[in-house]
Amino acid sequence: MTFAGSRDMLMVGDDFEPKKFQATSLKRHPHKEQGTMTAHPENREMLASLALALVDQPRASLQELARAIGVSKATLYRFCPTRDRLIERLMAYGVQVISEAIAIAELDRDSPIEALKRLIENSLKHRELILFMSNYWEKTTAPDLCSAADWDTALDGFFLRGQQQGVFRIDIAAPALTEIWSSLVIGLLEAERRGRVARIGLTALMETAFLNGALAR
Amino acid sequence: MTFAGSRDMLMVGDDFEPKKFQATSLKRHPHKEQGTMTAHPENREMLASLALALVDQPRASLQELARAIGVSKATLYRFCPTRDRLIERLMAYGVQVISEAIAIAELDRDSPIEALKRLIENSLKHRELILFMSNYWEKTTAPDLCSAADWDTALDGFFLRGQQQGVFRIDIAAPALTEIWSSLVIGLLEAERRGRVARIGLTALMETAFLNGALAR
DNA sequence: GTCAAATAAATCAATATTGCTTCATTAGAA
DNA sequence: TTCTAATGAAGCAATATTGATTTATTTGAC
Repeated sequence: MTFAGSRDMLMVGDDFEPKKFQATSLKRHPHKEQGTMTAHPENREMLASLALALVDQPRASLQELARAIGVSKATLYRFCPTRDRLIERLMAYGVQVISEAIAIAELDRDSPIEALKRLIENSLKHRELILFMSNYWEKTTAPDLCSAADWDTALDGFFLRGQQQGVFRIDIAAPALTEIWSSLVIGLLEAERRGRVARIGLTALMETAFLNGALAR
Repeated sequence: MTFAGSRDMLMVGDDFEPKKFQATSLKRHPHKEQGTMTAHPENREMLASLALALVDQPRASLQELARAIGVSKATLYRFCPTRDRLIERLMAYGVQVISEAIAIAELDRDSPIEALKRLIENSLKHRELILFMSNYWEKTTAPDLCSAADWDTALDGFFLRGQQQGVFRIDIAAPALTEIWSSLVIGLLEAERRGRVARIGLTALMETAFLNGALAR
């Protein structure tokens, strides 16, 4: 079930774990945000924590957000002066990361099944961003990003090819397969976050659930 | 894909459709909210619209919320004076409605497959509330509701019985089946909301996706 | 230890939101 | 029509949030 209450297993920067982020050389010039395309490694965990915090508490004030990731309000401010900017930044970063994950998966190479496995593996490395994007996508005015993120197209095409090869069933339209797929990825990631499913078997679980379904054979 | 942008198909009270809600006999006493257990029919669509609006724009001010459902700030205030109260009310209403839906499904009766079909049918009647609850459950302090809403338990038990009868596969734990199931329901409801899948075949789609998976047979 | 960079804490004006009220207008039933 | 309940619009004080700054403290490299 999706609504359930235990606490975050995946949480990176919660109240109990006030990690110290080393916002890389932001210096004294708050508005000189470095290009999102080259997020410094030290900032990545901050971005990841922020993504999770924003998913958990969409209505949190910046003060609360800062607390949630174990950082002072001022540091968060220097990292990103306004909430809008922060969300833009996270979104841009997420788009970049996920697009890359899809690209690396080489969905065209060998069997669709193998390609799908690679896609899972690559996706699971960015749980926080996936959850963030699944929650904030529609609420974001991302003019330039929208075009960049035609994952729907990419995945629809992938599933269509799989259907043409006789691998995927054809009584479900390719876009619907895409939706089923992403529902499972996102839903099970959230389930993992709530401790309802183990992190260990997650890849296999997604695979089986998506490919074979729940019926005994 | 879950992140995608077209507009709400299922939207009840959007900007373009400023339905006039007849908040039933709230009279001049804003704080005399009638018991949530007996939500008047006229209020139900307001609750449904509010649920959707809150899902779409969690950070909307009450003013914006009112606009979103085509109602004045004052009317929303009379319907529910504070945001917390509103969310409590929606949550209580949702818990009641969903619990009822599960009860009506009679998960114990005849074959698990048939029971599952009934569960889908009953659930789809409350799309808005399901989406609302899936978004707000963890963020809500619902002391009394938590106990009332042991759907996890109910569904876990259902799937376990199905496994014992040899219907559901046993290499996936029952709670994981519950999570897969709810992931599909919620994810595909959102996909429908975004216009990615048609409303018509939704029941069959969920059923096939969950039971049989994506592989061709 | 010293020094510089990064951060936390506190402050503050500007702005937004909230909770609540008043009043004019509208919609609906008698 | 007439009367009344319900609504919409506007306004208002209390409060919260934001965006920005200043100062003190901590951290880490050297």
